[in-house]
Amino acid sequence: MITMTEIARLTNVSQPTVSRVLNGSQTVSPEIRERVLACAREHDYQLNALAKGLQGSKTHLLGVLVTDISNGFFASLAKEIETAARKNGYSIILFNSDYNPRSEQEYLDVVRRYRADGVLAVPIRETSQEWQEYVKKLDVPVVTVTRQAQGLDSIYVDHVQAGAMVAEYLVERSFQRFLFIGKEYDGKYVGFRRALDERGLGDRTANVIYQEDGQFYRALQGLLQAGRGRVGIFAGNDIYALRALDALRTMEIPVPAQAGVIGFDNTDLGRYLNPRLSSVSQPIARMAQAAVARLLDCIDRPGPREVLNSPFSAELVIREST
Amino acid sequence: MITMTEIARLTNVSQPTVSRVLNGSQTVSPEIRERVLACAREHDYQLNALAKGLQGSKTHLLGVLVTDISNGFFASLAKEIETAARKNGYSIILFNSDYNPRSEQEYLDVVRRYRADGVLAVPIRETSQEWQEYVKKLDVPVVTVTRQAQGLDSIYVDHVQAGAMVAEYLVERSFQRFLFIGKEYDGKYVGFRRALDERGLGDRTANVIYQEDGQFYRALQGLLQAGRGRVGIFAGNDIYALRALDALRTMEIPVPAQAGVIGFDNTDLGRYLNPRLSSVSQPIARMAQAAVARLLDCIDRPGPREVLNSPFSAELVIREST
DNA sequence: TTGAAAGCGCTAACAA
DNA sequence: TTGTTAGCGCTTTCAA
Repeated sequence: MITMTEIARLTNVSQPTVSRVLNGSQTVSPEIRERVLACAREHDYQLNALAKGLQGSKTHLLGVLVTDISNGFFASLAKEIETAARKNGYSIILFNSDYNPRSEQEYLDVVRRYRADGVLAVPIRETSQEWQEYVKKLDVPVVTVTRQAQGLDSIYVDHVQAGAMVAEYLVERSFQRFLFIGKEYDGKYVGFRRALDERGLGDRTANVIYQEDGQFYRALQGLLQAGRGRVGIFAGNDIYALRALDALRTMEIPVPAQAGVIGFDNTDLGRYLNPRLSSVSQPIARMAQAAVARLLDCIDRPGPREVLNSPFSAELVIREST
Repeated sequence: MITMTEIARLTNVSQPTVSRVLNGSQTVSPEIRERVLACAREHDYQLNALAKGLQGSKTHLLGVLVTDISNGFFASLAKEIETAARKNGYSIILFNSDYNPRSEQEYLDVVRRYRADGVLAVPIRETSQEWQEYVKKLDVPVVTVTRQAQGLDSIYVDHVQAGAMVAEYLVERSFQRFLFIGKEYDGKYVGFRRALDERGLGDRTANVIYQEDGQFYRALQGLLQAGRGRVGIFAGNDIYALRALDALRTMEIPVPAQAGVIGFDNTDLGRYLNPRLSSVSQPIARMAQAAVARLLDCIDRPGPREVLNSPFSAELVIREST
């Protein structure tokens, strides 16, 4: 691939002059500019981003870390981030942690190796000590997306609040027993549980960590046998919701008559399911844009600033499943 | 961030010696090795990949270009590629073309700028002149994934053959009229159509390009009114299939009694749909691994070789929707 | 076994 | 307006 030095030789100017032309400096005579540009075009010149980055200026690389890109929600998030970044001349290095903290840490090292200008991350456990430490060690700005990490720039939907909102809604719709599918430490469960407790419904609430179908069946069955009344199931994400719906069908429990299901993320598929899935919608595009904007601002104008804590509001999208 | 030169200063050795130690050279005395390694650990040294790449050796960066990462199939593909690449010490620069050829070309320029060692791509139109040309201009190896590009390394499922397989299956299941959802030039349609033509069923076959729901409803309605007999719908991907299923439900057409739907890609969601979706399964993980292996081989041992044309076989996964 | 020197392609300071 | 020089952090000769 042709270099500036080579172009300089071909056009009889110095290499820095070529640099000036190619970077749009106005202090170059028109004739030289034309000559250099013509030569660059002719040989299909492409800047060597490594050399530019090495030189100390920005690399125009952003690290993007998600837990699982094969989850439609994160795939959409990554897409929106990539689009927003590209608009600003940045490219994306992508990484999947697969919910494995070791992988997560390894990736932050990769980010450092390539001297990425910043990182957008969905941490595995945003509240953990490790995450905070890794981020501190990184000497580039990091914005946490879709999660709230104490003391770090975070752009997210308040999961605790969303969980409470779902609880309220389910109670209103006269569901009488409650099941959350997901991890205990999930903010959604915390808020869900708390709201139910406040209504004296805590003893009618359970949670189950979805690992395999059989286990979920058993948990659901247990709950059903433990008493009577419509069961409201709050799934930690739409994928769990889809599986819950399937389990209910298998068990021949009518939805939403006897059991209702509400998902989280409001991914595209929910609109087309049978029954159509109620879900909690997060403003993916807006969050992605805000995250990229914040990150680029930190990159462009370094220096201390207040920690950004930017909760977006979630929205209940009610369809047929509740 | 600490550099080799800095470590050299701190440990009283020359910078190249630090390089030797950090690269595991055996020609360094144990004491120096220890001293250097200790210092590197202490200061949390990370190689500057830009400097290394600039120096002429490999960048250990792979470009990955997909049409739409928010499609579950490509998300899974990207995930498998990323995993395989990381196992070999490579990182991924990700790009979405969004089916826009301009974006596609722009990305190949980004790949050149960062001096990526190779590219894995799902081209928009693998048969187009432009794609062939862009790839030729790139001076790094490119492997086309999930599509067959003439004259370029390709790892794919034979769409024409898969389409024919679907046609055969639908005929066997006594569907009598046929609809393909997707682009006319799609290999799947070509094979589907041809197989149907060969059976004298061509005049009972139609295709529709899914743009919006209303249009699909009309097309389906048109086909239904045009005659009688069960309609077999072959959707170009599982997302279209999901929508087709939804449309049929809206129109109160029983599935699979009066109309059947078979998707493509066999994404995770199909297993849980109501009715469970029949679909054509592509071996994503195996294709991703083969593609990465081929690409790394081309990178590690440059030089002319025969074009790789590696079709994987698709598999019919039959569930309730047909 | 170690060090000195050169150079990858670029930007930035300074000089002319 | 243009050129000269230096240097980013590394690998790769070549010499000692």
